[in-house]
Amino acid sequence: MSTPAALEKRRVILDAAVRVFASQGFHTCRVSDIADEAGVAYGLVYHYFPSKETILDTLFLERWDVMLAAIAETEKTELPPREKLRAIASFIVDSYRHDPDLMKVIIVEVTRAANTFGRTHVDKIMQAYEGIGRIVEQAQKDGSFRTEIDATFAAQAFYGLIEQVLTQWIFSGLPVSAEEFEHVKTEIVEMICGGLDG
Amino acid sequence: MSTPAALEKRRVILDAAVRVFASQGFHTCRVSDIADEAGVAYGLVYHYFPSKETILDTLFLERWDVMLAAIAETEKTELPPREKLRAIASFIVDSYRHDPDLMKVIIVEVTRAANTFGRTHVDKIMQAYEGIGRIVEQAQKDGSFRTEIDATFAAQAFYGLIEQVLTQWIFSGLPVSAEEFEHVKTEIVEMICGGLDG
DNA sequence: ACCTGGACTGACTGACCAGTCAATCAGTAT
DNA sequence: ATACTGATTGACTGGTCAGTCAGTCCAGGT
Repeated sequence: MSTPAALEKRRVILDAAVRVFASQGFHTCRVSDIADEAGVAYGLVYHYFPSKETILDTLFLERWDVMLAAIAETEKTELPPREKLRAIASFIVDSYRHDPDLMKVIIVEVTRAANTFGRTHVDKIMQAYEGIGRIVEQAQKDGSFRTEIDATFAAQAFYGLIEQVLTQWIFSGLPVSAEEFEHVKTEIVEMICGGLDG
Repeated sequence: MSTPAALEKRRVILDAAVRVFASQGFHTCRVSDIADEAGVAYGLVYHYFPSKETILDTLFLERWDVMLAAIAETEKTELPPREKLRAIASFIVDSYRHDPDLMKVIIVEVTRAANTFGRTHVDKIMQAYEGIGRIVEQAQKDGSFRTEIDATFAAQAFYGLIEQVLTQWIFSGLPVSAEEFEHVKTEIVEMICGGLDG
């Protein structure tokens, strides 16, 4: 369990699971599909993980903790509010850019299952909202943002828009160009901060 | 199949399915749960529906068609753009208000899971975006909305925000007050049209 | 009275699959 | 060499569940 070689096998299984979950879905795939994809015996999966669900949990928590750290990091900076939001939007968009399969699994499989699975996930998801909400709240205090809109609500709008964009990409199945990634980051911030009014 | 009594039984099964899907999830529940909830023999479910999935499809299509009609109706009116968006937001929020279980099923099991199912659903979902997009586009043409933001993108933001709000309610499991329903409608429009800038 | 066809029943089947476990293998310490 | 430890294997088990089907019930027609 603790030798480098063993940890590497664990990773191989996790990476294979990402590919399998992304292409077949968590409920539809078999554990043997993961083992096959990883080039590993069926039983070895259970040597490293107590259950199929734990594999999904692990993938989600691993990635989400990185995101929470990125949000916390952004909160600490002295950037203007708009730039803070841009940094977070960038991080999430780039996460998709770097590993679309993993983001697909997290968005499609965890969000959907969040009501059935343990409350841990809902809490984690909430923590992201709260971080964004605090950024908006502070911007309202220093006068950068108007106070008519509830900060928590704004955080929902911001995160909801990003998730919607990723969902769109996921379901379209089309590759996204480098320019489009960058353009969307700008559009997200412009939409949330500037609104539609002419 | 065509007598009034028979159609009513079909409805009883559909309504029971909404409750069961909402509380247990589509993948987790058994067909026997639906039959029990409907107070009907197991086999009768298969008399009216060829498969478990068809029941979910039926529920989704029934409701989504009503929503598409509502969007089309709004498009035709002479209301100012802001009011058109408000009408659509109202319709969706009120759909949740009237039958939260059904909206939960549609959002959690279909909208957010559209990749695993047939392409029909993706098309239907897109049609909603397109309708909203056309409203934004026209508002940009007559100068009510600025043209810096892509209309399709704005439609995504608008729909994404609404879905996010409903998702929040769904996962919280808490009842929502009449005031809150109304307040949210205003906040949605204010957020999308006015933005956060002070 | 009998016939017909749709509504309705629920026991049963066949397939599927998560998770187990007894056995084998490979590295390393003694 | 020997013994120990953890990695690795894959056949097997037990349970679950979607969908089937052989048959009953009933209403309305003849």
